[in-house]
Amino acid sequence: MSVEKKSRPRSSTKAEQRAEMIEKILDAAEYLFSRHGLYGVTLKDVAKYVGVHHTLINYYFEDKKKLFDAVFERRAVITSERRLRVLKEYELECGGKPTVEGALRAFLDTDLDLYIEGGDGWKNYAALGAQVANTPEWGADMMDKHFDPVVLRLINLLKAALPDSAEEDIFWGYHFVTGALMLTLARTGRIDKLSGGLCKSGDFIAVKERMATFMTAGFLAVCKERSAPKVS
Amino acid sequence: MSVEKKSRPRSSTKAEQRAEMIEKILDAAEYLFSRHGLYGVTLKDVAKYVGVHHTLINYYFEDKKKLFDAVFERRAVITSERRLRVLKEYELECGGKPTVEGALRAFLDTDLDLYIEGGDGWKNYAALGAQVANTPEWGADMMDKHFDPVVLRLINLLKAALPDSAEEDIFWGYHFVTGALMLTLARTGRIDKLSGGLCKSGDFIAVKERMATFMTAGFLAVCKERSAPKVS
DNA sequence: CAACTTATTAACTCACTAGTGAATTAATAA
DNA sequence: TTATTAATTCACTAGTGAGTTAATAAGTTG
Repeated sequence: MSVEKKSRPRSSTKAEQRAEMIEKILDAAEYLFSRHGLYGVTLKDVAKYVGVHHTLINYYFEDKKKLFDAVFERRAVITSERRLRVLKEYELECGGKPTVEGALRAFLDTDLDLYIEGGDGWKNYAALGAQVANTPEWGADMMDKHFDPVVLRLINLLKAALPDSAEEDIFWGYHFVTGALMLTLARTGRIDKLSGGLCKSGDFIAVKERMATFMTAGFLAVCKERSAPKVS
Repeated sequence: MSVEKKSRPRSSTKAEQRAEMIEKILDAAEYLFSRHGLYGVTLKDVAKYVGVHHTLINYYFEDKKKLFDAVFERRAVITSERRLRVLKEYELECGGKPTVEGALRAFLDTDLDLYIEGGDGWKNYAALGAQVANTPEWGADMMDKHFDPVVLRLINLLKAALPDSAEEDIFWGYHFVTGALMLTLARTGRIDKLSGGLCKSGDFIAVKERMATFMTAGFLAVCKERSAPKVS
């Protein structure tokens, strides 16, 4: 019986339990919100999914919106910092001469890898992000808040890679990129049916294989055409 | 006082009133749903917006989901048929030799024109469509139901324009196109802030000027790279 | 104008939601 | 072991949501 009780308690201390429960709630909420949206999920739904009483959600999270924010923030900071780091590395690496493809790969592939390797939690978060990105009211603000630094860094690289192009073209190009990325992350299953099963919604590897190439060509075409417009 | 009462009552017969009210309700619902989503809007919200008692919504529309479907369907059939017609015209016109850009313009520009010229109602519908497209549960089904014919027609044109390419590349390319289009239609305001006001979310003309060019180049790049992979 | 039909509202039901505060149980520390 | 604190549930409250049914108003038709 002369076990623990000393300074450091063994496993499953209260603090640990707390942390675990919070994670469980966040996971459940992440899953449900990603499928039904903020208003399509009740606190009871979340509690039921975790297997606890619904008031426990209020105990850990002030209110519903705070829970939603916490869900989003948990992984947003991770992917944001990760991409920021990779973009910075690329900036150094390219010695002041970035390419469109290099910049896009640092941005896109880094993110896609996370969803490819990260398991279900990350996939659910991705789908949630896709919803938020397409939500006019508060969605854009959430995106701004968490992703502006990364995105502006990418934009600057693209500007450097395309020095003669109009800024608008860069911004619109980026807009197309996010749109395509967000629909990918949403994994709606539409492409599955459309292609008769040939393509799978959740196949981020297939997307990674094509997306940077596709988008790079798009940028180059728009910037070329518009800096030296073609004759009709 | 010897007014009307004759066979044909002047304006505003009951049937007309009915039709007008239904339109008013649909417009209000369209606006609200496009901003807050299906679950973010109550029938009371809609009724209040129109200025009628909330049970009137139940009178005209069986239930909330039916109202939502009616809102979506109203314009979906119009844009769907319109694009189908233009794609068919292009098919004839190109004499069996479609180009990627030609096909994409028939698809994209035709749609964008509608939102450019169609007024607020069409813009709201567009934003609603963007939300639906990114909604996993029932969203993809709604898209399938209304847009499969048009989309498959576009896909066939693209296949004909890129006869040596893998089908998957075409489908993923189309996927990128819709993603970009949907985020455009969502008009979240994000690009406005990001670009410091240089670009405007609702500026579909700017999108139209760039999108087909951008996407065409993307298709060509992916299909070229992958039918004859580059040496690294 | 009387009978009928349609549009609209009022009153109400039933299910459910978020959130509170007290009670209970389990863990931890003195 | 006892007092304290944290985790969890219970019992409620106040409010909202969708939808039903009945009543009323307005319009239409024979």
